[in-house]
Amino acid sequence: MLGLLANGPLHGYELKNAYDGELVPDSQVNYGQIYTCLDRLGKAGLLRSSVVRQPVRPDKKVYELTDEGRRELDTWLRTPTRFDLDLRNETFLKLMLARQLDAVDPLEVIAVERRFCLERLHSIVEAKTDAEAETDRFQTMLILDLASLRLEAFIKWLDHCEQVLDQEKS
Amino acid sequence: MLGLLANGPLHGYELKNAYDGELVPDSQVNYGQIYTCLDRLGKAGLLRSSVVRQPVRPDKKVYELTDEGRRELDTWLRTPTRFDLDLRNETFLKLMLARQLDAVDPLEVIAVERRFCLERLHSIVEAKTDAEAETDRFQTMLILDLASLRLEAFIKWLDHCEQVLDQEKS
DNA sequence: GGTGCCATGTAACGCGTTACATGATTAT
DNA sequence: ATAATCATGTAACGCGTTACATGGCACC
Repeated sequence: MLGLLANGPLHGYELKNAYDGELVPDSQVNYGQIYTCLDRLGKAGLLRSSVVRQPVRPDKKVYELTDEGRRELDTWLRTPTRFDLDLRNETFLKLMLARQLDAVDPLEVIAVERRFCLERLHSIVEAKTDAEAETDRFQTMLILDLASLRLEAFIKWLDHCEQVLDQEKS
Repeated sequence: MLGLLANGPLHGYELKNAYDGELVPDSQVNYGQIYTCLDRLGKAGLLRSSVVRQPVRPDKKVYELTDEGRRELDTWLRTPTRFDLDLRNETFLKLMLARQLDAVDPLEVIAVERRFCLERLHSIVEAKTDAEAETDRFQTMLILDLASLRLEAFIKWLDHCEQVLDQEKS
């Protein structure tokens, strides 16, 4: 939100459209979330709003950054994104539980996950060729590139888990 | 929760300890979450509870899977984990906003993120050597392996973003 | 007398998701 | 007529996080 407001004041409706159209590919945020979020940011002192009367169209509420909001945005942009160890990774949990339960073979869990990942990878490659034609292709491509790199890494991890479990067995 | 109960009934306290000790490395779940979760699972019909009176120690409430709970667990274990496109990836948002804002150089954003990732990668390697001594080293190692693969993939993506942004500039 | 283990919970708060409510204008 | 666009919100629900509340026993 702060980032979208940095180039000038906007009202909720425009923010929603800017968010969906320019920033996040394929998104359709609910207005409710936009307005509650703007409310919170206002209470936090990061932006201020003013009502603009329009004779013909409905009145609108224009939001603009405060100095504090501008600072907050700036430090956010300059601060590295935190990286969480994925301690409760769902596949990991399945693997651990299958291992100690012997109702389901952990190697079967891995096989299913890998099959699914490969399918996803395939559909992402397709999505990439489709995306060539789109208007927001820049964003879409980067997101799809990220997704395929993540999938490849995950498949590598599954392979590794398979090895480890095999060793453990013998 | 269902997985932990599959080998036999447990009460909340034991579940918490099993979760923290055997399943998720380094976790310290709040009891509150355990009990509210058990409540929800009970309402969903996946488990049932019975109070066991203990003369000396405080009474305890033992939870066990229902048939439906057992089925649910089984299908969960056999179903591939969903994979989300990370449409609102924080670094991606920073990059897109920096690109259109010209207050912060997107290449600088990438540089900061990469530096941070490399540091994290380094600390994970350290954590791995430390983990050799631990009791739950099996779990910890796999989680750390996942983390380092994820980080490497992310760094690759950052490199790729850099290239794309460079091309766009010229 | 204090620390730690055994054992169960409630309450408050944040935030995301979904659905619902309202009402005017403009284009087909 | 009716669908789309402009414009703003509220309400309900789920779930995670943190903090708080209670009370007995065992061990040092």
